[in-house]
Amino acid sequence: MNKVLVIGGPTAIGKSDFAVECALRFNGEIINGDSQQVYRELSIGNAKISLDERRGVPHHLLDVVPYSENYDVARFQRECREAIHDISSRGKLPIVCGGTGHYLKAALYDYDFPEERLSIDDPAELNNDQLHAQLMAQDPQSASAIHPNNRKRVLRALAMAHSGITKSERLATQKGHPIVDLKVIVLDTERRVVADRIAQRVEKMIQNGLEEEVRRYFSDPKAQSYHSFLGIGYKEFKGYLSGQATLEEVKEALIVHTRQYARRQLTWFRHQFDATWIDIQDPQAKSLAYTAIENWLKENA
RNA sequence: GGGGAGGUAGCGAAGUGGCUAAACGCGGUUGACUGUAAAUCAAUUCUCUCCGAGUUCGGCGGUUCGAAUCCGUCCCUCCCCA
Repeated sequence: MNKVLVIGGPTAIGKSDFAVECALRFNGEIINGDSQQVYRELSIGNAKISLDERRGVPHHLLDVVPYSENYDVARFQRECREAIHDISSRGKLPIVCGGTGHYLKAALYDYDFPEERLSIDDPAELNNDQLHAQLMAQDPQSASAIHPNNRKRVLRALAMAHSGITKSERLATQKGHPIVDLKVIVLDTERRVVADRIAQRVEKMIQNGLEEEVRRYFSDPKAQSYHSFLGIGYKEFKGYLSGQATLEEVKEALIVHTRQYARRQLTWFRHQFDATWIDIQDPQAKSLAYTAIENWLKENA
């Protein structure tokens, strides 16, 4: 099995820099594991690592599609696995760096999506409970695992049921195991410190010209339907662009949303991965991480 | 100095005698997560170890079987006129 190192953790914790250091130290290449950083034109709001900061380390899956194109997990799964193959075959260590838990899990575990993209029209005449009742009739197992109010999920499970293989049938064929020799390092620290870092980063984004970046690509209301506009850093400008909010309000929203996102990321890493947690405030943080990685690299080497 | 408005949980804001530990929103916390995932959704949020109990609605005092809601008084904030 290919060895794959994952650097995870909440936004603004310093994943990108640390991944570069790991790449330099362990002869690796980096694969972006962040759902929004795949969009080419959008850099400031997504806190993309600069060319200088990459220090010559190759970065994959960064800037792979134009912001007008909608990327998704299944595609990430495919491309990430290809990149892992490619890097490993050249004798280097693939390092996936990013905070999108769902993307990481889909690529690194035995997730198996349907061949074709399934979709279903949202029947506006049905309310959440009625829709959920439909799913209960077709795939009771999935229905009981999805809250009726989570209409998106209910619809998706219904689409799968209509395709012939229900969601629960599909999940039953998967073991939920990693398909690579995985090592997950999660960077974290006290909540307050993370919050401070986030506030500082938002400040910096504004200084670096976030507003211009947003105006340039999303002034046209049509562009606001792109998935890339869903990212924190962009969607908050909606009211501002239409003159209904001040820049100060946008900034506040940016900070709050990012903080909330960081919390959800932590929940994901806590429960979905078996990881080695490193407190970045620990003076020995780096050496602890390096030791953990070295030991893992020696296993089955 | 005169006139007016108001002080409710971390914040905003309902409530104007019992059904109120107090709607709702925000924020916080916890969690779910298999093709929008930086998305979507759920639970929880005065204190105490569950039932249950104990303290809350600017302070103090009073009326009442019962008060965030009525009365008195004091403190504070805002607006208008001087």
